[in-house]
Amino acid sequence: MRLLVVEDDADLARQLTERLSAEGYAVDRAGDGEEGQFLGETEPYDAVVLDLGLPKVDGLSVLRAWRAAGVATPVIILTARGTWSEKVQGIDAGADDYLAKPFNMEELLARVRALIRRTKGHASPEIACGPVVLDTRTGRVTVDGRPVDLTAHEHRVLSYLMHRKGQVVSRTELTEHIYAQDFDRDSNTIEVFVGRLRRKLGVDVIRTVRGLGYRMEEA
Amino acid sequence: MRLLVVEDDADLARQLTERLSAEGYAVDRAGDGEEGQFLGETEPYDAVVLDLGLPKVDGLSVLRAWRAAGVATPVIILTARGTWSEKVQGIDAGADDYLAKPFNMEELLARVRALIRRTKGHASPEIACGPVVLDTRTGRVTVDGRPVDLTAHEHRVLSYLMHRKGQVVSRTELTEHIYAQDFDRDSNTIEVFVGRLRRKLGVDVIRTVRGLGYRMEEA
DNA sequence: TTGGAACCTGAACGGGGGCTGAGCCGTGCG
DNA sequence: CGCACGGCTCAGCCCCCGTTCAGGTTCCAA
Repeated sequence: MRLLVVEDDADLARQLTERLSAEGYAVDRAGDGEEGQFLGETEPYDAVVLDLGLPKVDGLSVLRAWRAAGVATPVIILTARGTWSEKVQGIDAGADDYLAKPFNMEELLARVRALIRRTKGHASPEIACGPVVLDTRTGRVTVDGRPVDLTAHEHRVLSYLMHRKGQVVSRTELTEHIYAQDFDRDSNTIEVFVGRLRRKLGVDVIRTVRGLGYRMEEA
Repeated sequence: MRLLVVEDDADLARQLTERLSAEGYAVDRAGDGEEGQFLGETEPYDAVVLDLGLPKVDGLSVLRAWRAAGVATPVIILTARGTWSEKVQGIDAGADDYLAKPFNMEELLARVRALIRRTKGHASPEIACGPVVLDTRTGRVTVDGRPVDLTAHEHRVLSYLMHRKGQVVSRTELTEHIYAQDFDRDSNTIEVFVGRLRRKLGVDVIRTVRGLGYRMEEA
């Protein structure tokens, strides 16, 4: 999953990026509203963490601009403590969740997970494809209840496929959601990861749709 | 389904063509308004993605020319950010949808899908012909709920037939909508695909109308 | 009934998309 | 410093898929 963090406070931004990366997300960062708005309109993020107090263009304007432009990416806004009016405005402007600063990092992580899950259309925190089960809270993957060890990138690939199970996911789409901003287009890394996943999982749940991409089997 | 992309920015044009092809469309590209207008009037596209800022002839003129010439192909226009007047003029000129640049690729894909569905007269994202069901979002085909594996070209043929269910579709029409610009006319590939489809589907829903073409049964 | 046109189908083939094993490189850790 | 490991690249192989062709079957007109 690929995230955008729009935060001007360098310290907080670093903390967020590090922690979210450690959780296995591909994270892009924007330091002001202008950059944030541009990235949010251009790149296909799975969720955005948006601070409301920003240089150049403030967060609310960014959010409104996105929604006006039809960008439906789920957004969590960060507001200074106690500024209730901001929260309300944020929700009105199309935010999906909000968090008051200073916030608890674990809570943010939980909310991000839940948000991505909801917007991909999964009610439960566990996603299952046949015997393969992904627990979105712990990030743990099991096959028939038996845990499977995956590397960071293997996990990202599988996780994205499972969140979109039943649909064909093209190689380019996978690449875009798995790597942060700079990535190489001409390479077969995706195929390599899929190959390793298939071997590690030991079950035939990742179907290749020749010429189009990959699809996780529904049942 | 066959699409036309009219876009002068080489980078963006390549991105669009690649992605749309990966989604299973046959894509033609025009680099300026003149070429675009010609192709749009000549070839039978199922949808057009039209940039408004173009060399030689600008997008709005192209669109007006098409509509004046009776070309009813659905058109999505791409406008530079914030130029509201262009959007309004675009709609007035006969555009069916518009998107502000920079745009989100996933959103464009969704709009293209929806547009094609609407113009072929289907309200729901699922099209059914008896036991055969096509989900236009996932591209999945089922017979009596049982999924059927199709190759890319088989899928295109079936998809086009189903979008025009109940109507007779000639071999040449099929060929034109399934292949991009350069294709061979003298060949029996269509017959082969129809044959394979009939076998894979296992149901008699594709009727041949001797001398005219094929028809998907309504009920 | 017969001939021919339209259509179907099985087999074969050639190219290219996809898979994989091996090896390289950078990084983190003992 | 060296080792292990994860990420990435590359080359070669395999096999799927699109296409063609030949021969068979069905339909229609005369």
